[in-house]
Amino acid sequence: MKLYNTYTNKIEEFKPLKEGVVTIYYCGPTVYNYIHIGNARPIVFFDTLKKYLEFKGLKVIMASNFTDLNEKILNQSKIEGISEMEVADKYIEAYLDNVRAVNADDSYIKPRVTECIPEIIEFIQGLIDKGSAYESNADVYFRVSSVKNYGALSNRKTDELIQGARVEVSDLKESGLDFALWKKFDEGIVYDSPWGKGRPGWHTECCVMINNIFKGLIDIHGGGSDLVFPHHENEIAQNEALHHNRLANFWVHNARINFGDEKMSKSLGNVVWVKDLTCDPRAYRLLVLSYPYRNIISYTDELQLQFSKEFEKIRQSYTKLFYFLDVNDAFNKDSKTGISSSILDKFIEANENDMNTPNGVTAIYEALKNVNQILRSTKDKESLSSLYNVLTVMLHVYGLDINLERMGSETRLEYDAWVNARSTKDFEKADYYRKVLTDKGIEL
RNA sequence: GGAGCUUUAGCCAAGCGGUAAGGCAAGGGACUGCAACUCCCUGAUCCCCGGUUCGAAUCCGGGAGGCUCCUCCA
Repeated sequence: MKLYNTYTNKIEEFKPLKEGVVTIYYCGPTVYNYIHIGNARPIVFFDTLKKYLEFKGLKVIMASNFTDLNEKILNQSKIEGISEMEVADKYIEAYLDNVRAVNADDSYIKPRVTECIPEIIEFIQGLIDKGSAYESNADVYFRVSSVKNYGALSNRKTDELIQGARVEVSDLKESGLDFALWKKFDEGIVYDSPWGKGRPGWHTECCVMINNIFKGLIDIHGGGSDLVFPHHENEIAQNEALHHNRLANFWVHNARINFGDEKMSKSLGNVVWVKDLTCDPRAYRLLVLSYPYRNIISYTDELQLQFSKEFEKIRQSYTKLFYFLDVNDAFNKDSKTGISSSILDKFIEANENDMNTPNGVTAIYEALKNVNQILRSTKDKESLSSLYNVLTVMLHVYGLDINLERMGSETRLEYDAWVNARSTKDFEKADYYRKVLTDKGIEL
């Protein structure tokens, strides 16, 4: 399949480093608050990517970290009057609730910063030993001039960065470009190190975690596009210095979600929290996947409403199809027709093309349209069954699973009674049974 | 100042050199015991100007909008 690689700025043919296995890491949250719908975009995207790769028969090993040590967490602990660890635990739990809410697989590997301090210290010491880092007044900084390709990921030149007035100037650093690996700290949770008590810098943790978990170059490193610089650039610099590789073969970044035309931010008061979404979270997921992952989405309530309606249509048609097959005992896993396989081909083609999920969604619509047409005309069971099969697969890959259970014998009798009542035009009775059935969640 | 992205019907959006997917909204029809759903029909020459080509929304050059990043930020 093809994927856009931020490192080369090109769409490239993606091949796993090891045949049959794909390793993915994407930057997770700093757990000091709830997440908003923009924060959830990478969750949805990388979950979808994972499910698609699995659909292709690949084994996917995915990891995403929790930054559970950070000044924001310390601040939040003061606001809430609880410890830093309690803050972190609370928002990790909330985050995972949201992961499950958007129907993403939560079984990925979840390293926490506080669980890899010894390895981080070791990593930093390794950089010092190689001359790529230096201690300065109990802080440790990375010496950017020690690596050649700094700026390769984000297309920046070091001399331009130095000229830019926005690089922080500090007496502690040899160069404005240098960034902190370890910071002297004496409040809240602190750790002993060869350089005194302190905390690790943000950019080191991901490197260390990746090395811990995957032991070397991984296939895909992901995250939001605003992490490209400096975070991911700095990760690469550190890893190049110590391990002589760029950490990941493919760097994949998703674009942000704006609220209308504005950046979603607390100060503007336009944040939409995942936990407060009033729509079916799968409708949010449908919205996200209806856009190319590298395009900014301008979210509005109206837009979400549109996709809520759309998801409801998907749900209804799929449900109707399911019960039709159920009643007629026409499920057949082997069903295959020209139309269903051609739709599946389109779906695959879309995803092969740099995860073009908008076109994948279109394939789902096409399948549903066929279902509706057949249901109101020939009711051909073979076609319906085959469409059901491909729909189920496509919906699963996009995390839009609609889980239904087959009717039990009692329900089946009620269903027959409803059909009978309708045919004898006993509408009172028909309405009664319809209500019985809809109360059980069965859409007719 | 630097880097990247983007401009397609009322709105959202695909398209990656061969003659404009899909969705929403709107209008017209059909189906229907009721309700919901569903089905059919109706719409754009692609920001502007040049160029390359038998042929361009698609490639190149120029111009004009919009956005993002360069600072903690998914």
